[in-house]
Amino acid sequence: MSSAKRHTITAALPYANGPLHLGHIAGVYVPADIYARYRRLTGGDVAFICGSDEHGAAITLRAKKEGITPQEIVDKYHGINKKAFEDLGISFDMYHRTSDPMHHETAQEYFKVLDEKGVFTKDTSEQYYDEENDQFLADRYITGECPKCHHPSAYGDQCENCGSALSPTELINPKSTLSGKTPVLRETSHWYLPMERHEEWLRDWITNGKLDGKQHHDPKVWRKQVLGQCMSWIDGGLQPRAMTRDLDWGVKVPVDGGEGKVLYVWLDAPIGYISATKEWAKQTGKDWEPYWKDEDTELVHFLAKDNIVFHCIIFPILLKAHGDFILPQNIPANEFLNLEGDKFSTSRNYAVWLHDYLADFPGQEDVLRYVLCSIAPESKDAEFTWKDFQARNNNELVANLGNFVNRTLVLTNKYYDGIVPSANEYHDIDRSITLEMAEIINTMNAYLETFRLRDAQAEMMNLARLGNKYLADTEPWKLVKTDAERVQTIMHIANQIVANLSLAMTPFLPFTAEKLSKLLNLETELKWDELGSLNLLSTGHQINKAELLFTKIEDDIIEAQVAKLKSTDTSKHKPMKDEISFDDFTKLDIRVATILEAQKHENADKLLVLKVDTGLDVRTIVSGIASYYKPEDIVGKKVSVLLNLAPRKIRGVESQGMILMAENTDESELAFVAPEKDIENGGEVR
RNA sequence: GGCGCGGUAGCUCAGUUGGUUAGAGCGCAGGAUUCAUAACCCUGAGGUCGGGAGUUCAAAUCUCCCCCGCGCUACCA
Repeated sequence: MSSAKRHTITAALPYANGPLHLGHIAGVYVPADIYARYRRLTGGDVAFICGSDEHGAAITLRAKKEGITPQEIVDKYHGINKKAFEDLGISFDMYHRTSDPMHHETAQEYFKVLDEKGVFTKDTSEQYYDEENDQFLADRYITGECPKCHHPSAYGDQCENCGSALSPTELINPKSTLSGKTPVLRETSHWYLPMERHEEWLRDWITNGKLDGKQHHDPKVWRKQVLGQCMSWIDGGLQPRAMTRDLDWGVKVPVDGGEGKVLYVWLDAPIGYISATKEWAKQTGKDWEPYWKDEDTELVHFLAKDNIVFHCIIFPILLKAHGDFILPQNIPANEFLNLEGDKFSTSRNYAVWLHDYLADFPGQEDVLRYVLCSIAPESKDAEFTWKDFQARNNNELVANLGNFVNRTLVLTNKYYDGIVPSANEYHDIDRSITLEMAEIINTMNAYLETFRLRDAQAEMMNLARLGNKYLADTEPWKLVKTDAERVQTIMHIANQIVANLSLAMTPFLPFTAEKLSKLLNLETELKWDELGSLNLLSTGHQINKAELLFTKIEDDIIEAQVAKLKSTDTSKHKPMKDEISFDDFTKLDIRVATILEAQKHENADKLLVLKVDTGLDVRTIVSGIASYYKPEDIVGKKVSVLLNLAPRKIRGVESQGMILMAENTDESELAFVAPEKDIENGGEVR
């Protein structure tokens, strides 16, 4: 059992640029919630902290494209995600947000302290700057020709064609993806965190669990992938990392020379944990400081593997460099969850979204919690399938746990009108049940203490199995005819197991635990240390009529979900282009026209040179359709033409517009887009 | 390319410092049973532990090579 006086438990701040899918939930939020609930049940003083990460270039770029403010984007997703978490029973004490002024103050204050202590170095370098958008460009927002393979559209950090790692200044003919213009090099200076100065203590802290010569934590409990990745970084040589950025959306750099700069998101976001704690303390009249500064506090960060180094190396450096703060006891990072044989993909819309699940499966929040905990990717990537979801619900929750509770409650009502009978003489089997229950509970507790939540939940299920076996072995429905006294004892014990189950399931299945608690007519909340007791329900206690805790999920429901996943998957097709305004649309002048003449382009195999009657005029259009149509076959065809496209010379022939064509994704077919009835030339398409 | 993590029964996963017949849950087969949401309970079949080589009396576990999946690669957030 942890000796910590209080527990500060954080879950990675979701980026407020989109909704949450099951991968996020299984990897971070369900495990964190189980742990937080467990700590509260054991009497721990818990601050369970999370919030929206609302800064960063991706949000500003998206806002620019959609023509709305960054604040509007983050407001939208902060609202959606906050509600989805609540509905799933994720019991955050505070779900804050980094756009809150209080966070800005906290982060700035933190930065100032580090700056005054000389934690940072300042360095000047030349970076690409987009003059039209008036901003420096992150690597990803610069494209150009790859200096190695000469692929025309390599990114500033990498060429996706040949895989070479690049720096933006290596690109030939660099272009800003924001404006399309050529960016210019400008000098800019930034604050850097010289991580190499911290290598020695970090190594000791991570490999030996020692801090300032004292034992801080047990490194054996840390997950392999966490230790492995940290050591990979440290052994690779730590280097200075910029802690500021040239952006206008974020926490402003609060010191001289910081104009036009904001804090790097990975400085900004973890401090979000601290500001969220402050906000929570303010609202509840507590003092936030012990939760971050007292050595009796156990600090734990829940996150997924993509965040490991930031929480295990960079943030600890920042915490230690500040001087007042404690370091995390553990960072139980999870691997990733896959979906039906493929990766979750937000851009492809290949995902099961949490808010969709909650809408499609009302009242079945715990089913999702159970399944996601069962398959939580604690040590390796895991996979969610709808069929597995159905099987776990039907075979485990319904058939095992729900069934045991139901048969016990039904029998108790049938034999004793719902009054818990007395325990008479105990037989050997009764005593061994008590022992087995104690063993299951011990094992479960050991798992919970070491963040093996999947195994812990399995032990909870073993309690239900034990109950089923007990009933099968003792057969009270037979004995009731011959030995009423013995049946009283059996049913007394069966009810105690149900009561234990209702307590043991609380961290995992909070909604069901509450429902069961009502069925058992429990007025006071049970305490975790009462687990294993055969006196949770006293003799003579009145319980309620049985109600089903879980219901079967039929095949058609599952098939519908799988179909939905496939139909919304856009992987086969290109993703939708960025939204445009109606004004943008009306700029296009598309008309019905007739092809008058067609001939092969003299200097190009794939091109036809067409003369078309647009109603307004007869013009020449060059079209890349020669591999699909012979010139003689298309004369006289009605087509749609984009009239007001800027004229362009194509292999020496000026094309004055564009013929609209429809095409299969795999380019197997090409067809003219033409009016279904005979419309006169010059008729508008809109 | 470099580094890290993983590749164990049909499925999802456990396997402590190398040590007797490699485990669990689910699925499957057979049996038993009827209090229970045709659920529960018992029994059983199923694996040359990604492939190859090596160290050892002994390897899923250590070493080397190869294949596959995922992540990180430091100004993507």
